[in-house]
Amino acid sequence: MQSRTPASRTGRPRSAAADTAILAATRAALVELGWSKLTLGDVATRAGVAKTTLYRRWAGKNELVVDAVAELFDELELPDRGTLAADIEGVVLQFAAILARPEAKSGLMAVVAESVRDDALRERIRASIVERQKRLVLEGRSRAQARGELPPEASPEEAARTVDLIFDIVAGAVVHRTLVSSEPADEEWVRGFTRVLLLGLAGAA
Amino acid sequence: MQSRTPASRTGRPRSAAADTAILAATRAALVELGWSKLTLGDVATRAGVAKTTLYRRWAGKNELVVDAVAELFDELELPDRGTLAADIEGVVLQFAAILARPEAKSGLMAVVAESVRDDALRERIRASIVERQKRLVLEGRSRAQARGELPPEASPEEAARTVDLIFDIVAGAVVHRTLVSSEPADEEWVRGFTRVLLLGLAGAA
Amino acid sequence: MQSRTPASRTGRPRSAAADTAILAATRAALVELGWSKLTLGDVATRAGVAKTTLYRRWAGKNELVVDAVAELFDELELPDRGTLAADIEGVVLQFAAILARPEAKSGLMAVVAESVRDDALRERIRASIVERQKRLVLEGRSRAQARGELPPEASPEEAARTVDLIFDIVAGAVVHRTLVSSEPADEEWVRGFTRVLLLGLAGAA
Amino acid sequence: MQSRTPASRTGRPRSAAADTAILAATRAALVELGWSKLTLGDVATRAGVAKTTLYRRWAGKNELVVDAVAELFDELELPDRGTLAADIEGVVLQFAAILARPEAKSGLMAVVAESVRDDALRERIRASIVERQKRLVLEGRSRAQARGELPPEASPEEAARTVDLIFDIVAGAVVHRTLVSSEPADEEWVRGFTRVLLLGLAGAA
DNA sequence: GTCTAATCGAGACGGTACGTCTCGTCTTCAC
DNA sequence: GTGAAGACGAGACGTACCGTCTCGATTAGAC
Repeated sequence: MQSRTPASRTGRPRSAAADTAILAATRAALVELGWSKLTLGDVATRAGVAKTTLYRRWAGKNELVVDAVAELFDELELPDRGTLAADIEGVVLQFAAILARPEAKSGLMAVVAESVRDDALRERIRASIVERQKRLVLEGRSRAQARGELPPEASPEEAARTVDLIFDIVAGAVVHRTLVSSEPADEEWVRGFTRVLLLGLAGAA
Repeated sequence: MQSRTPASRTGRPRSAAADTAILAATRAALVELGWSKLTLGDVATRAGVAKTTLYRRWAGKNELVVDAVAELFDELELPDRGTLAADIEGVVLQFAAILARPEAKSGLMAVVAESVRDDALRERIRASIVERQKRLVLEGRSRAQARGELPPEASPEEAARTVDLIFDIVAGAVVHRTLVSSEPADEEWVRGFTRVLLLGLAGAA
Repeated sequence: MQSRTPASRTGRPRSAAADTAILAATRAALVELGWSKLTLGDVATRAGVAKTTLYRRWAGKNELVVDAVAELFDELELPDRGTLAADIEGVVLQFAAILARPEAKSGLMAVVAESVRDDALRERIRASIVERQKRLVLEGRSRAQARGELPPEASPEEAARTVDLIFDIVAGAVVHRTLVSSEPADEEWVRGFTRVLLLGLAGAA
Repeated sequence: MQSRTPASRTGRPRSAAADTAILAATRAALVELGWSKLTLGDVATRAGVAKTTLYRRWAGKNELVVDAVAELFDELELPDRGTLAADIEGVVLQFAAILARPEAKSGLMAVVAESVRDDALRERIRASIVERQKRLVLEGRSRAQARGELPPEASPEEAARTVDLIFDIVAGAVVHRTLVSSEPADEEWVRGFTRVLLLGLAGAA
């Protein structure tokens, strides 16, 4: 996760339980306090761990929260519902459900905001959250192509570009709906969104 | 903006120049330091103003930054380029250009993150940024309907719902592209995005 | 004491009460905890003052304790008891009484130890404790000379040298008796010490 | 020294070299860093030893430093120079020379200060430093009595009292001169001090 | 031309969290 | 069983900002 188990062979090994406890405590603190009032000292106390232990493993609040939040998204999956529209609706609803949880809401936008001025942090977010979930788009497209709902892509470059675009549209829309508009991304909204995504503004009307 | 000029009639009036200087100093500090390292003491110093003066006018960092960032979006406009696609491309490019500026990048996501746990702040953001710019969607749709590119909406409720949806999709996609994917929302990307928005995934391929 | 009231005319003035409370709290903490367990955070709490207030006025633990202890010695005086021997016994007993107080015991040797590697601290100790109390030696000698118990000194340099020597002998002996030998410098001991000081080893026997 | 070689017969024996290395490292650290910045972790590193090893042999910083410093004073001796005055001058100069070394300066006063609130430490200091060096006073007096410079003492109690008094005066004066007045206890000063000690204030003038 | 009251600058105030340091203990592996 | 290595819980360090407060010194409108 954060340590690459570098070289040390000797000495007391790091407690694996501490990592788990710290990440859980971080999520609990996000729920109770939100990002800006979350303090590492408090997280350490909640986890039953000394501050030093925490700092030995994470560089700071940002890195810790990225790891704590990233775990939330690993439960996403793409169940086969038979049509592209249904597949999209299903995964978007799952994504919306995760984003509706206060620990995700509180933490995610905050670390994205911090990442504006911190390249390493941005890369960490990208690697542990964004790229990790693009698998869903790839799989959905494969299925749709197998069903004949989407044509095969012209070239690998074009394919990659389209995956990125779709991810930006889907993730962006759900995040904006949830956090900025502050309205629930419920079934009705997801249906409307999916119609526009598949058919376009004109076709959806 | 922030003061409702409550009741006082007598006494020394507040300096109007101070407001301007403070907002400008806030943007400058956002550019140099980013959200998390921006301090109100530093903003006050930059603006040549005492901390007291600043706190007399804004409740805190969040409110100040919302006001400082909101001004950036007022320069958006919807030039008539003849077709819906061209109109959309034009305004999305403008939006992307603003979001590319460091003071917007740094500040916007941060206040959105803060707003998760602060209703008043969320309302302030909605009123002074989101709702204010929905005019662009409304105007674009009117023009498209006048040109016959879009059908008239079925009902006022449906119309409002669609405006919100489009705004979430457009703003969300540009923000995600810019801040999370950290890639430029340049002309090529905007063209691809507009095609999907108008024609849908299938139609765009 | 610690601030030379430099130049500032504007701004909120420093609370004079805080100084008093902090020095008193320092002595109380010395009594309860001793030097090595005394923490500035605790002193601040005892004084009902923020840590920042304390650090704004003193550079650290050493300087604070010097000031807190120095005040103890200001109550020393040289009552006229009629003979040089009686005068010496009187002032030595007073000095011993102060040194017997735990706040003096705990603090004094510790700051002297620190001063070994800190020129500014050594100078502060010298100015606010040592030189300040040499007045007692000077006055005692004047009286003894007026009474004819001591001859007038040969030269000013010789006079200064003798004052320093006497101070080293008197202060050193009392400190060593009290802190190192850890025996009380009571009347009997003071009588013996004074006899040696006045008559020498041979004469005293 | 610190271990009473309790009972263990089996297992790997403790390295004797480690003790020597640790005490030497302690003195080196005292010279470089002084008492307050000396850390046991650093001493262990300097000695090429693990912290565990150090804590197995000494209870803490205080005890370690006492042992490290005590060794310095074992080189004191009382050469027979023919007269009491010359003998005193000789040993006082030796004592001053040791006290002038930074490891003694830094460490001695600090442990004395700590001993104010730590009976075991005070006893350790007394046993390994103070009482050990009183032999010098005893021997000096014997010689002086043999030469007829000092009368035989009236009683054993009186004798012990006088030895303690002289030790407090001599050690106290040299320490005060060196550490508090921060002036060298050089030959000239020692001559003046010895004259007062032998003849008294009046006789010395 | 005062009077009056809210403003302004400056900066000290009580707090809180920071990230670092050292403490003395504990846990592992190697000898 | 000792030794080096190093993680551990604990807690103080000195700093930085927070948002409030107390100052004396402007300012402008009301009288």
